[in-house]
Amino acid sequence: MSNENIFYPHVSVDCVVFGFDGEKLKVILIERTINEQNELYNDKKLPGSLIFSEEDLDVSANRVLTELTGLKNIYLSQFRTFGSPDRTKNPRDVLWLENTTKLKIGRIITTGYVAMVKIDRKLQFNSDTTTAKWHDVAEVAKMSLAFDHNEIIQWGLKHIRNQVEIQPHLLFELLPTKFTISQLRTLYDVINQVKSDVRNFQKKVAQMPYVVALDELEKGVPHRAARLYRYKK
Amino acid sequence: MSNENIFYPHVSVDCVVFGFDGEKLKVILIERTINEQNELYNDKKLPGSLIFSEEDLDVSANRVLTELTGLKNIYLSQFRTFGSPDRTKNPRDVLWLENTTKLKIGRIITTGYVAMVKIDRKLQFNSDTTTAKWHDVAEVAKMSLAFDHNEIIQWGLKHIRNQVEIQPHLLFELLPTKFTISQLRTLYDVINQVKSDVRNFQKKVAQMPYVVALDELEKGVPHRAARLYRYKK
DNA sequence: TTGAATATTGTATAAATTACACTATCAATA
DNA sequence: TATTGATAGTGTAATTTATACAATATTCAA
Repeated sequence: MSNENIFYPHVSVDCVVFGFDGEKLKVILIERTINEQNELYNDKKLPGSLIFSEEDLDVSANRVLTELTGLKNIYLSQFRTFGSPDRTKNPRDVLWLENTTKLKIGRIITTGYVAMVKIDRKLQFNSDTTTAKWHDVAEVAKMSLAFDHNEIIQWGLKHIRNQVEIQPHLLFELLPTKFTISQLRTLYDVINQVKSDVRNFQKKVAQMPYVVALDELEKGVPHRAARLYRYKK
Repeated sequence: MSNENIFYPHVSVDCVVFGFDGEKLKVILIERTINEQNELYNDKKLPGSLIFSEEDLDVSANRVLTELTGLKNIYLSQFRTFGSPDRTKNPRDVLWLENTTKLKIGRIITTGYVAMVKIDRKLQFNSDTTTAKWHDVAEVAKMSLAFDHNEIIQWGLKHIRNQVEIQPHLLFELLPTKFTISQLRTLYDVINQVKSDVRNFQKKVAQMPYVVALDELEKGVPHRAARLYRYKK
C-alpha cells in the first residue's frame, strides 16, 4: 500500500434533531452568515462541528448539540457517515469553514446523528452569530442548505422511520407529556407518510400498555375536548 | 469554539463480508503478523485500511476489499462508524499500524461496511503478508481480533438482520445459484437466530414469486435428493 | 337552538402466522 | 433384494393481526 495518497481528513458530527408541533415534523437548523467579498450571505445548516482530538464520536455529537442549541442529555443515535470529497465542492462552504475554524480544510467526513425531542424545550446557544430554530421538515426540503445537509436530513428521516417501527416507544420523545390520541396518530402518520384509520388506530393504542389514559381532557379547544394520555415506562 | 483541541484523525474503512457454507454463517478475516520485540505474533482482523486523500468513502471500501481479498464488484452497505479514541488503546495494534502505514497514528475513526457474497468466490490478494480466509462467525466471536473488530462484526451482523427483514432478496446473495429450500431455511434461521417450522417455511417460499423451482435435484447426497431452486430477478 | 368541529366507539372480513405428523425417496448395507 | 437411516415433502385447523367502514357524542360559538 502506498503512502503518498494517504492524508488526514477532518472529521465532524452533524445532528438532525426532530421535533413535532402537533401537526408537522420539525428540524433544528442554525443560521449561518458568510462574508463573501464584503457581501453578507445568509443560509442554514445543521448543528454540527469538528470533533476534538481525543473525543469519542458519540460524546462529540452531544457536546456539539449542547454548544449550538443548549439542549442537554439528549439521546443521539448515529445513522450514517457522509464521506464524499464533493461535500466541500461549494466554495461558499469552504469559505465559511475556514473563517470559523481558522484551518485550511480540504475535505470533511461527517457522521450524522438523530435525536427526537419535545418541541417545547428551550433552545439556547453560546455564540452571537448562530441561532438555532425549528423549521418544517417539508419546507426545509425545498431550501438549499449548507454542504450536503439536505441529504443528511433525508437519511435521518429514513432512520427515525425505521427506529420507530422497531421501537414505537420513541414516538413519545416527540410528544408533550400529556397528549391526545389524535396527536399521536398525526405524528405516526407524518413520520410514516400514511393516513391511518381513526378506529383502527384507537384499537392499536388500546393494546399498548404503556399508553395510559388520564382523568383529564384537553382545554381551550372550540369543539369536544379529547382525553389526555401519557406515556408510562 | 477553540481550535487547540481540533486535530486530524485518520479515517479508515472496514469490510464485514459474510458468506454461508450451507450450514454456518462465515466472515472473511485477514491474518496479521506483528513483530513485537523480535517475537512474531499472529492474529486476525477485518479487511480494512486507511482511505485515500480524495477518495469517496464508499469507493474506498470497494478498493480496500479488492486489494485485500480480490473480490470485485461487491455491493457494500455502510452500517456504522466507530469513533472511540480507545480503538487504538492496544499497543500491539498501534505497533502494527505504524509498521504497515509508516505513519505516526494517534487514533483512527473507521466506517464499517457489510457485504454478502457467495462463499465459492475465489479469494485472492496482492500482498505476501496477508491472507484472507473464511471463518465461522460463531468461532470468531470467541477469538480476540485486532482493534474493536469483534464489536464491528456484531454490529454488521445486526445490520444484515435488519436488511434481510426489509429486503429478503438479499438472502440469495449468500446462496449458490442453485439451492434447496432446506439451505434457504437454514440460512434464514442462522441469520435470524430462530428455528423455523419446515412446512410453514415451504409455504412462505411458495409465495415468493422470485424463487423458482428447477427441473433438477441435488446430487451426491446419501438420502432422498431435494429439489433445486434458483432466484429470479 | 342550531351548526361546526372534532371525539369516540364496534363489527365483519380478509390475511398472515402458528402449531402440528405422516408419507416419500434414495442410498447404503445387511 | 429387503431393511434401515436420513432427509424431503406435504395440508389443515386455530389464532392472531390487519383492514374496511359510519353513526353518535360532546363542546363551543353563533
